[in-house]
Amino acid sequence: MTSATRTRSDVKRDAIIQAAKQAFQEFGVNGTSMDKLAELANVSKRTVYNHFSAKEELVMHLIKEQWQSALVDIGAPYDPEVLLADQLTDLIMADINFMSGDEHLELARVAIGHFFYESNRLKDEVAQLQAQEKAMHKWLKAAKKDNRMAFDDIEQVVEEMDSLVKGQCFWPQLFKLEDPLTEARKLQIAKGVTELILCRYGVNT
Amino acid sequence: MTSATRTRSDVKRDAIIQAAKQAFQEFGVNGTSMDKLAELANVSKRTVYNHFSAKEELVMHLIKEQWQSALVDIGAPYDPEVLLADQLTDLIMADINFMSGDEHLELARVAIGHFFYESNRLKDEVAQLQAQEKAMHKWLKAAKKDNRMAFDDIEQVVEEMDSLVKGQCFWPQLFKLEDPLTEARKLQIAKGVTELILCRYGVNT
DNA sequence: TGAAAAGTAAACTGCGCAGTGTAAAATGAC
DNA sequence: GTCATTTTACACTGCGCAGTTTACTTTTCA
Repeated sequence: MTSATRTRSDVKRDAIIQAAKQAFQEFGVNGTSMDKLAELANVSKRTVYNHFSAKEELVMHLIKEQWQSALVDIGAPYDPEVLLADQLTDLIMADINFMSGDEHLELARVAIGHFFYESNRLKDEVAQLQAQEKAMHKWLKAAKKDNRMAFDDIEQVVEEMDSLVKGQCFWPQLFKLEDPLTEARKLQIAKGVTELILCRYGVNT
Repeated sequence: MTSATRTRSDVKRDAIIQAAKQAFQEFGVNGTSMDKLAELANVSKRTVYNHFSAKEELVMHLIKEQWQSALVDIGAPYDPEVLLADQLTDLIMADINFMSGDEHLELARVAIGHFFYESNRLKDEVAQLQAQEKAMHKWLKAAKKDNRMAFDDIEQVVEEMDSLVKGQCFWPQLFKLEDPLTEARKLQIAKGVTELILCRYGVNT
C-alpha cells in the first residue's frame, strides 16, 4: 500500500503535476493557461493555487522534481577483460536510452522551451543534464591508461561522441521531427558511433 | 545610388524589419509587443500595421526573406587531384561558416523559438535549412566513385558529419551557451571532423 | 459527529497586448 | 503651391490570462 497516495490533497496535487507535465511539454508553458491546466487536471483553479502559489513555481517544481527521476546511473566501469567495442557500445546505449527516454525528452522540452530566450537560466539547466558525461569521462581515462585508446584531448573525444549521439537521438526527438527510436535503431546508432570513435582513437591490439 | 532606398515608405519599412529581426531573435516573438517593436524601429505602431497587416505576417516575412540571404553556395565539387583531407576540411569549413553565421543563427533562433511547439511547421522550416547537405552528398558520392572513400550508407555518413558539426558549432551557439567561434576554433573542429570521418571511411592510398 | 482542512464554482480585478479608428501633420510629386 | 500619400499620436475595443475573492460543499480525522 506504499504506492497509494493517501490523502485527497495528495491525489489532487499529483493530478495537477501530471497535467502540467503533459500540457507544458505539448503546448509550452505560455501555451497553457491556468484555467486550461485546472480543467485538464480535473481540479478547480483555486486548488492549483493552493498547491502552487504561482505558475512559475509550478514550472520550477516540475523541472527540479523531474531531475530526480531523470538521473540514472550509467553503465559499468571500464573492464580490461571485455572487448573494447562491446563496452563502448554498452556505454553509448545507456547514453542513448537516457537521452531519448520520455522522461528526459519531456523535461528538456519544458525547460528549453521555457528558457529559450534566457540563456543564463538555460545554461544552468543544461549543465545539470550533462552530468551523464562523467561516466564517459571516467571510462575513457581508464581505457587510455590501459593503452587501448589514444587521444590528446579527452574533452574533444567526449564532445564528439556527445554530438554524434545527440544529433541522431536527441535533437530530432526533442522537436518531434522523427518517429521515436526503435531498439534496433538505437543499437545501430550505438554501433556506428563506436566504430567511428574506435577507428580514430582505438589502439590496434 | 542603387543602394539608397528612395521613398520614405521604404526607409520606414526597413527600419521595422531591422528592429523585428533584432528584437525577435533576442526576446522571442511572444516577448516582443508591437508597441515595443514600433518604438525600437522609431516608427508609430500604426505604420507597422500599414506595412504588415498582422504580427504573424511580419514573422513569416522575416523568415522567408532571410532564407534568401542565408542560402550560400557551398564549397567546390570533388577534385581527384587534391588531397582528400584538404578538400573535406574545406567543405566542412564552409558548412561551419554557414551554420554558425549570424544570419543563419538569428533566423534559426526566431524560427525555432516561434515554432517550438508546432512540430509540423517546424519540420518545414528545418527542411529548408538542411539544403546545404546536398553539396556534401555530391562530394561523398564522387569520392566513393573515385575509390577514395568506402561506405555502405551515405545517409549515415552525412548524418554523422552533420551531427558533429551541429553539436559543436550550431546548438551551443543557438542557445548562446558558448562564446562565438573564432576562426582558429572553427578550423580545429573542421580538422577534427575530417580526421574522424576519413579514418573511418577513407581508403588508404 | 462535529470541527478543521481542503476543494469547488463562478464572478471579479488588473494587466498586457493585438489590432483599429481618427484627425492632424509631414512629405513628396507636379 | 497644391494635392495625394504616408506617418504620427493617441485613444479605444476586445480578449486572454494570472491571480483573488467569496460563498458554499466535501473530506478527513479525532
